[in-house]
Amino acid sequence: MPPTRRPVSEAVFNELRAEILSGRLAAGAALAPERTLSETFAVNRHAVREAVKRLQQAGLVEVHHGGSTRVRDWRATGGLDLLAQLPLVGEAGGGPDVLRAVVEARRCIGVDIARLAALRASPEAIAELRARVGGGGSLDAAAIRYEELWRVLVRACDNVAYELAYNSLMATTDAALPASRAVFADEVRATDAHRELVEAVAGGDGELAAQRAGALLSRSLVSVLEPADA
Amino acid sequence: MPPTRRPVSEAVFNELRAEILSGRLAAGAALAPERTLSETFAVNRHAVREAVKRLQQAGLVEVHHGGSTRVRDWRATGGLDLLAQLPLVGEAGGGPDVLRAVVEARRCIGVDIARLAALRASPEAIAELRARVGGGGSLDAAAIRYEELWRVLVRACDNVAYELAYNSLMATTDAALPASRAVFADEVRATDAHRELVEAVAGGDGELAAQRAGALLSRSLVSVLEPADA
DNA sequence: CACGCCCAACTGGTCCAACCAGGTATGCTG
DNA sequence: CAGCATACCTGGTTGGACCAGTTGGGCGTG
Repeated sequence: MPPTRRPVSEAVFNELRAEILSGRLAAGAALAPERTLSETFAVNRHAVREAVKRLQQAGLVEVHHGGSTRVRDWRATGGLDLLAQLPLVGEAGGGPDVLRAVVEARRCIGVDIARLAALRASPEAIAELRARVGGGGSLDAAAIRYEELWRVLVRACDNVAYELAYNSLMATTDAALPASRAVFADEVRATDAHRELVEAVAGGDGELAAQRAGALLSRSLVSVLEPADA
Repeated sequence: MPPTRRPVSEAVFNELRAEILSGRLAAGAALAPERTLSETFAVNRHAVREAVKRLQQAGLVEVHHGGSTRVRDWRATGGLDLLAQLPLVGEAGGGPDVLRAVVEARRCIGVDIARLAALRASPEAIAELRARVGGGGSLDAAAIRYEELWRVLVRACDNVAYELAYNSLMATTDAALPASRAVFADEVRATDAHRELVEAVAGGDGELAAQRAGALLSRSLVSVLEPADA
């Protein structure tokens, strides 16, 4: 079974993205002309253009009709979606720092999500939350249920920014597997803490929910700061 | 002076994006085939493909070779970058709720940014912060200086997730101009509060910095919750 | 009649070749 | 030397052809 043919334009995209995110193509530098790139990668110019369109959409380059395509300073202009692509570049900017950043940010907005959810959650949402605490199963099964729990919380707090930010952060941890699995294991297994959080939300006590969410999410923060031994 | 020719693929992209974000193209629905789209929009199929590539990169659609291109549930899978594009669709999902969500999220991560910056800021960063407090000038000039101040704070706290999230949030407020200008006016003008925040960061007192940042950022939260009169 | 396989007709992916349109640098002209 | 016309480089768009997976219906077999 052939290992799934990858689109040519995707290969070009990945290559150029790695060049930019790793810093080999510095901010402000000009990308090679499309015709040159198509020659370099031995692909058609359309494939190059599709790759460049994706780079443009990702905020990594800016294209000027007539002029050259230039690399943007992604740390100053890139959106949170970039985060998921950083673990893929081993060198500068990537690596464990990304995972720490994600856990730190997740804890911060998670606390506020819990607080808002306590104030805004509907009875239906609370029922859905209760259905997702506890229960046995493997670590992976628990992780899936736990992630669903947070997704319900995020929707309950009725803030589209948190909802999308949560998606971006989760996409990043998914991209950083299996390292992220180990980091979150302790948090995922803390079933009692899940239940207490949900009950605080159900009780409508925002501060208590925030406090309990903070304690829960801090578990992963601890484990990402002190690298686990083998 | 002709109003700046917009690329054809961008027009197609905007059209399809609006269809999806507004819900007229529901999640799970199939996009029309590329050949049909190119006929509908009266453009070449390559232009359609470039537009679809951007939709794909934005997480709005998933493409299957041989099968049809389908609309994704952007609330469940889209990244924070989408936020900046929501104000553009007037109907469902867009509008003032987006601005409220941004201000809410900004306050949340802003507090943590201030706290971390107090713990991690270098002397050089503190000097840069002090250079960006106070001073006269127009509201716009003050807004620019104030935004730079936050950018320095974000960099100081050494968290790439916060840095990119901040970019996404700012891109959203920029897209929502001029409504966002009115919302942030009070916060921008609070020069004394800026100075106090910076001094708390300079003093390395994380909790004090967090408290002051919370007070400062809450100003905009208040003004977005009670719509200003004309 | 029921089941299963195969092929035809879709879908997206890639290529070639040419030309349009905006920007820049060259170099000629005054 | 200053200023402008132009050739050439850049990305933007088009047309058409063909490759490569998917799907579903029709045909043959049991």
